[in-house]
Amino acid sequence: MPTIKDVARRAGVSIKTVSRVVNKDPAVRDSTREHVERVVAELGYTPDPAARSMRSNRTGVLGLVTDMVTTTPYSVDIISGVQDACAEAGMMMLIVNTRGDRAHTEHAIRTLVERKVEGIVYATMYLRALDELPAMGDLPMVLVNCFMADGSVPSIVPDDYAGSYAATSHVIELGHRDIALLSVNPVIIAGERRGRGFRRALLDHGLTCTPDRVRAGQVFENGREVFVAAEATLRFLDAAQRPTAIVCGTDAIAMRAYNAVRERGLRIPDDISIVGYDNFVMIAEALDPPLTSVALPYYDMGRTAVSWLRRLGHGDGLAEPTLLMPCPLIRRASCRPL
Amino acid sequence: MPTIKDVARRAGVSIKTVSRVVNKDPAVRDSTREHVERVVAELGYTPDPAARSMRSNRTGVLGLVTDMVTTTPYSVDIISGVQDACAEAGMMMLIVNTRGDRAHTEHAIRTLVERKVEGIVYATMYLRALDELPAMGDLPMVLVNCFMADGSVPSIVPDDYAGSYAATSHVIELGHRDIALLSVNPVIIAGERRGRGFRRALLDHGLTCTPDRVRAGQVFENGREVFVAAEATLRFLDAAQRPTAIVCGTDAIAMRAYNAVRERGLRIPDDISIVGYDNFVMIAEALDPPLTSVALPYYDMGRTAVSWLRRLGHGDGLAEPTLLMPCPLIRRASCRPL
DNA sequence: CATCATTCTGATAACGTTGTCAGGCGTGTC
DNA sequence: GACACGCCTGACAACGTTATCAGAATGATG
Repeated sequence: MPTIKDVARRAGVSIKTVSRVVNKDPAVRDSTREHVERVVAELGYTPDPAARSMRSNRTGVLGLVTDMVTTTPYSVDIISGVQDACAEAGMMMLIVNTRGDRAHTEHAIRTLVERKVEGIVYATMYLRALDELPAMGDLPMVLVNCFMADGSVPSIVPDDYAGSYAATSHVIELGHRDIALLSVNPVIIAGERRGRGFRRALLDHGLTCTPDRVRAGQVFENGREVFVAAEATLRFLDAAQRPTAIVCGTDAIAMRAYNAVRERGLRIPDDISIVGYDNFVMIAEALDPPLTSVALPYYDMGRTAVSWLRRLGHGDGLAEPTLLMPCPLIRRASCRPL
Repeated sequence: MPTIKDVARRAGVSIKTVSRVVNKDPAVRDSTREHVERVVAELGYTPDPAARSMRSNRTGVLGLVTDMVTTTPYSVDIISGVQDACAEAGMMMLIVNTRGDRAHTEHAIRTLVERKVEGIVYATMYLRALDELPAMGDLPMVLVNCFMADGSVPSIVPDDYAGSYAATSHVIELGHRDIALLSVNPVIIAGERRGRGFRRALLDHGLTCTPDRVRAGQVFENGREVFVAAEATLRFLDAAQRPTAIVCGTDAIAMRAYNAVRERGLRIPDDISIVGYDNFVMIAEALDPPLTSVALPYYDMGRTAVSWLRRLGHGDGLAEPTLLMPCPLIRRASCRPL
């Protein structure tokens, strides 16, 4: 590996001049710059990041802390988004998994601070509210898919309320009047927001939301999530008057609703329309008929987080302390006009 | 941030002694060591990785290069495995995504080499054979889910042949004699291996494998994968004598087979047994009935890769240049005795 | 041609660590 | 008491870069 000295010697200039050229300092005569650049290319010189960072305290590295994001297929796009944005900015990404527990998280952040990352993206698997964050000096930080209750840290989350509102409105506009909700566990914040979007859409369109039209599709039972979507769907179907459409809290729930609908010998979308949430293509496209679903903009959330971090790193402020990312409705074949 | 000098001054020793204590050099008197350690804890000193790596050329960082692993839910466990193993070894993981193209890959590896990672894990989304690898000096490297045709680089891949053999044998042992294969595109290496395992299991159990019992569940069509599993299944079902079991190349294919079976008004597993591959729990557990499937040991592959890398980094050799990881059969409810 | 401002360049000192090597200090031996 | 030996410690250089600041080269002006 050639060093800056080798380049300087070969080019017949001082190391400082080489440093200037490499760092695009304009105070170098054009002829000198070109000459040095040629030698740099010739020798294949690249500055040593360790030495550079020791002097300048800039490492060109961002940290990504996740609770379990890598262990679930859902939100893995966050990683891709962060990764791609880093690459475009000539930066790298150091990733740490915390398994959601406090000790791991503190250790992870400490390690990243020691390694002098220039900023941290903190991403969670489920949308959740954070009570407190480990100390980390004045390092810029952006939260993805989570937020501080007091709004003290910039945060990027999907607009579950609006997404659910749009999905429900879509079904209403198709002519449906009797619509059921198969909700995510409302303990989960996303579940609560999606539920709210559903209800609001109903109200805004002059429909009423009766309690018997809302059932949980999954619940927590001794620490584990269990799906009860199939049973819940059967109860919808067996009711005196059965709904003509079901809005589902997730695609996984929707998949189970499909099973139940078929068990009763009914057809989708002829007898009943179904909408999902998450746009988990692996499921949505494999279902028969393909599932209309609301997409989570995870990739863009990751990208945006990096761009925010870079802005913060330059000392610039942010227009919005927290951003609600729109969740587009992806129309497939599981809904039809009534 | 306190430096080694601060510790030395406060402890009344030289910086070298502090360095020795921090690096667990045994040539320090116990009383000195304890004293220095106390001061280190007091000041909260941690060595600067940049300075350390500049001197010693060791960074404590491993690189993970993936083609699209982060963009697919399947193999994301590789990341988790690598990550956890790194954390346990006190190392960190620098991750780069190449989108599968050559230029990105070269750039990624070059960047990692410049950053002085101590080894590289190169992981791909689909099992594939690599023709050549970008130059990277003498940096240790381990391939995951891919391999060099000439075996020149240590590699860890799932044993698709044995996995498929086991799945097929399972069905045979359940009494099935007329078994069909809904294969992954055989252009994909995993498809070829799984197909081979299927056929071998049949032969080993004294059954014959007729061409009309093998159909592709997915094909490449102008650059994109398209699923034809549903149609293929219908043709199996509509044959003069219909098979009593179907071995599927992937869970995604199996899910479409479910759809087709239901379309014909048949029941799983009563009328027909089905096995999947990938053990993609999100699908396998959501199907009705839950799908028996072969698991891919991605997490362990990631872990093993790191342990190999560390061994290589210490100059130790490897027992096996390439490792076939067993794929355990996960039994659920989609198969039953005939 | 002298002067001065302007533009460009280089010597040298950091940054925080580890490696080299010399040396201090006990202890045991003759 | 002199000496050798082993154990422990410290002064200083080195790693490859950037920052400081002085100074050289250039060009403009009187």
